[in-house]
Amino acid sequence: MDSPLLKKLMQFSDFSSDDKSLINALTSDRQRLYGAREDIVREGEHSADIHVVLTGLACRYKHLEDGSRQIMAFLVPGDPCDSEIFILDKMDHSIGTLSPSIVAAVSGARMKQLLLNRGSIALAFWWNTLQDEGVLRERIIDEGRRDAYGRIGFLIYEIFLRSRAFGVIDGQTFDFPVTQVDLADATGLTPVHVNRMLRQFREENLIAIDGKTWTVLDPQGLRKAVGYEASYLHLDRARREPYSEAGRRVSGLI
Amino acid sequence: MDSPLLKKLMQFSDFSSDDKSLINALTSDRQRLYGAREDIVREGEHSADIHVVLTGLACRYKHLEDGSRQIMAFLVPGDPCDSEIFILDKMDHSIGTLSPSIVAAVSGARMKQLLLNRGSIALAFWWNTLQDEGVLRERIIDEGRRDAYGRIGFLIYEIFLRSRAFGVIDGQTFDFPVTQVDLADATGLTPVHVNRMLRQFREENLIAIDGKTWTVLDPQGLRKAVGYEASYLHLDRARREPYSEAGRRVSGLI
DNA sequence: CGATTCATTGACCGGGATCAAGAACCGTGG
DNA sequence: CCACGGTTCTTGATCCCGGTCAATGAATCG
Repeated sequence: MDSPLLKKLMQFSDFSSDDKSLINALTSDRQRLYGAREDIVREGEHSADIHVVLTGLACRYKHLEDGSRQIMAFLVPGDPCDSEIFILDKMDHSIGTLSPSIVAAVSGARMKQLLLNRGSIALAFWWNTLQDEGVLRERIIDEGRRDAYGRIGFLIYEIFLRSRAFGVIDGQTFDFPVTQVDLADATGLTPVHVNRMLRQFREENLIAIDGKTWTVLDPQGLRKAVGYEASYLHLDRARREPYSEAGRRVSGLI
Repeated sequence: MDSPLLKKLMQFSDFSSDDKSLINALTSDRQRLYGAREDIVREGEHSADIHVVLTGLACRYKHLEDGSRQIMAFLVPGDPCDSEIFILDKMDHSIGTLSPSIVAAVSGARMKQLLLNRGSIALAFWWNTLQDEGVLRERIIDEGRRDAYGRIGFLIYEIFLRSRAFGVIDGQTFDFPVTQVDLADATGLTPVHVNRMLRQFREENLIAIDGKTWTVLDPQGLRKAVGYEASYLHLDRARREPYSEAGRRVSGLI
């Protein structure tokens, strides 16, 4: 049975069965169940381990001096959390769960040894990070250039696609265990305004929310409404494409 | 003579002299001089090469459907531009110069072959990307939680630090060949408001601008004014100190 | 020198923040 | 089962930061 980590990395490379076993072995022991809203790694800490989310939903976040919080990324099964330990003495942000999650710890030393000897796997980890970078860049565009309606809708649509990619639930319904405060922290808006935008999406019959269960009633409509550009996810580009979402592009000059 | 790329990667690893030669060789031929405001890679293109900035200043940017532009990152000497070619059919954003720059092209196939055989080098490239990610995360915080004054000041201070790290000019004066429109595109503000903020910084005697030459008159004051938190740069953390003339440290971030 | 880009400043407007107050929804213990 | 205290959600009223529109210099360039 392929681990979520292997599934993720297989987006990028064909692995030998040797490689596959090695990757699977990484997260096979030292698994731990975290509750909802528990920290996996905290800012300022240094851990000798890298953590990998196997089930559930987690996020990267940071508390600022003024008490506000910024969520910088959501982490889904297969995502390594804190590869930064290789280059940093201390984490410059925290990782916390949003829902109960199983997380594996991998010794940094072991990982490093593996990557030094297996260029193929090192390459896959690099490429995975490159993909993450794409998501971060899209978030920058999101915050820099979209209005509140677009930002919220964009976020919903992205989570919808990623959830579907993991087959979390079928069809248009998926689990998204966040509060409106979390959404505000992720989009740079206030909770009050998040609420207003959600109401609008509901009134437009684009989405429905029941507790932590969300439904995208009209995927195409939502996509249009927020001008979603899926190409950056490259779900249709990865060698083995788990799910496809046709991308459009625009090009231009400076 | 170490290439900018090698200098950058040496932040992360000790290399054998073999490795060093291999890295230096990557960017030693196929160098090309670009003028100011020229595209190195354009969104939608697929190139078989990876480009590495050797001198000058470049940026990642993207045009949106509505015609606006977002600058997502600045690229300084030693930065690989488009490693994404390994995982994407087409670039999802463009890379363009801001000042005249020398850029080297590296065959993707050659690079891949090298990384497969040299885990140590593959690891360094991965870590370099991890560092870039940290910078992107900081930008997300910037856009999500800071006001216009803080954003502009933050950007100036960051460029100031990085320029000093590269020893571009001495003391508090450095070259920053951007227009106010560029700054607006990088911060998600309008050019008009950028201008107002710059005026404010000038009136507070924190900075002076003469053409493309900027001076931070009061580094501590600027830092205080914008609540700069340098820790994410980890200038004091990087394993080694490649630019180790006293007091100077590292490298290309943003 | 026109012509084009870039910087600057003023007047006005609007999206989203802020403040405030209920309402609905918990998990907990009696 | 209900009573409760604490989150979370919801909605209205008001304010202000930064966007928009517009006009004028200033600098750069064929």
